[in-house]
Amino acid sequence: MNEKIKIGLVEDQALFRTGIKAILSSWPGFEVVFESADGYSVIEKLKQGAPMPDVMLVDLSLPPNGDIEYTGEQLTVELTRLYPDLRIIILSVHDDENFIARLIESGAHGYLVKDCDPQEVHDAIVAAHTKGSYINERTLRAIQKNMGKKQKPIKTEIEITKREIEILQLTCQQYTADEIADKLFISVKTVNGHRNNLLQKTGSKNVTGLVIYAIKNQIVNLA
Amino acid sequence: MNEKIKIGLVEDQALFRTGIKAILSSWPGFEVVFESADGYSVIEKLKQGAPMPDVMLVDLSLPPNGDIEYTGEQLTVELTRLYPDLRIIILSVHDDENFIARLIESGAHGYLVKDCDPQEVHDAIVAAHTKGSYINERTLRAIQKNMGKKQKPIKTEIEITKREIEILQLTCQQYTADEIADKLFISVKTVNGHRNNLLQKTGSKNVTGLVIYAIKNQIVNLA
DNA sequence: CCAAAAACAGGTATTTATACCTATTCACTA
DNA sequence: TAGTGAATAGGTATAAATACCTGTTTTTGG
Repeated sequence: MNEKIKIGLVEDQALFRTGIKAILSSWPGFEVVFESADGYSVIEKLKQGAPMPDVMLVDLSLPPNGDIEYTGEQLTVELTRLYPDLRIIILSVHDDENFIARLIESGAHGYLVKDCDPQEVHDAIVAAHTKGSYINERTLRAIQKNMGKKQKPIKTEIEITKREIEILQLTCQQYTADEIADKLFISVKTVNGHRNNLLQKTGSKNVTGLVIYAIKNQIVNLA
Repeated sequence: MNEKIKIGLVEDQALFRTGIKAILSSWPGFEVVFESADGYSVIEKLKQGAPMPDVMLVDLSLPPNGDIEYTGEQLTVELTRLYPDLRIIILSVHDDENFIARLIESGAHGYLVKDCDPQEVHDAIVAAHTKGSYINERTLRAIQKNMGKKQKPIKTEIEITKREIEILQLTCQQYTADEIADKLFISVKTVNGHRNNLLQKTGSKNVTGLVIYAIKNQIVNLA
């Protein structure tokens, strides 16, 4: 009577993916029916009739497929929109509260750090499948703190806009404000405006801080 | 007649460690006899009579144990010194040639990037155990380039000095050249001199490039 | 539709960073 | 011991970034 829980894996590192798969397969009641190495191809494969999992484990640090950048966050948003029944559990190396809260807000049904116990993965998958979500203490705290922030009119949260992310990414590619202005067909003044906002929002002193922030928050890829 | 190859795992992420272990255990002829989550405890455990593996898989991004920082590189140096018969295979997310060459020079018998095929891990362990080392094409290229550099009197190689690393680390902490000069009790001119050398050596255009370089080459910690 | 936020653009001024030089001292080593 | 590289320090420029302002247009959400 107990059907197996169908699991999907989205993880770029083949070794880690195989490892997780081996762990999952060693448990009864679990079945890996879907695998992908990048975010973009996930949607493609599912549209083309790939088996639909019950629970999708998504690695956050996804590499771009060709020119198309597709982060774990974008994938989460897209998946929840297209397949509301699909449960999504995020796997990430990041333990930042704002980061966790952001992903949950994007629609994820659970958030696990990559150095967690394998048993927790088991529990998370079962909980996500049967109860709809798996919120551990860490995640709960992150959500609560962030909820609190949203309720207050005080602007303590950092929310970075799309354009700011663009400028940040180009900045990390060693482009000067002038070059970025040329690339985006906007004025240098505007670029500097965005940069100043970024310095404020991230609490950085200079570009150095911006680069560190961008890497920590996976706004840029180190690859 | 075929004894199992005894394998040691040094990897901080429990999930990844379990995954690797599951993969290794699924192959006949392999046996995981040693596990550790950080570099410092490896030496401790071995000294206290933990089973000595034939091949040790070492993750490069090891976390500090308490106050003691122990990188994969340091561990490699120490292990080869204490146990010359032990074969060491590095597991890393970094694909930088200088980085690879540095580790091989430190005594590693093989270097694998974390997104490699599981089969390659298999081959690497076997090769390291039977032939003493596993040098794939990527590693070979890295070594050759670096050897070539060392032989030529031409200054194409990047070798960063201690002082430059200091300046680089402080730069990554958002200190300006002035502040660094104060901290190190040297002239701003000197700091700028070091920075200019760093820009040249790393092929960077500005501090942004330096920060990225520092993170990629683990000269600074993101934690 | 209205209000807020985001993106845009400008000015002025100062601080930092970078480019390109030279030159000295010190430690190591071939 | 002669030579090398590292670390030190200086000068002179220019380029770039940062700090503060002001404002308009466009987009977005309630």
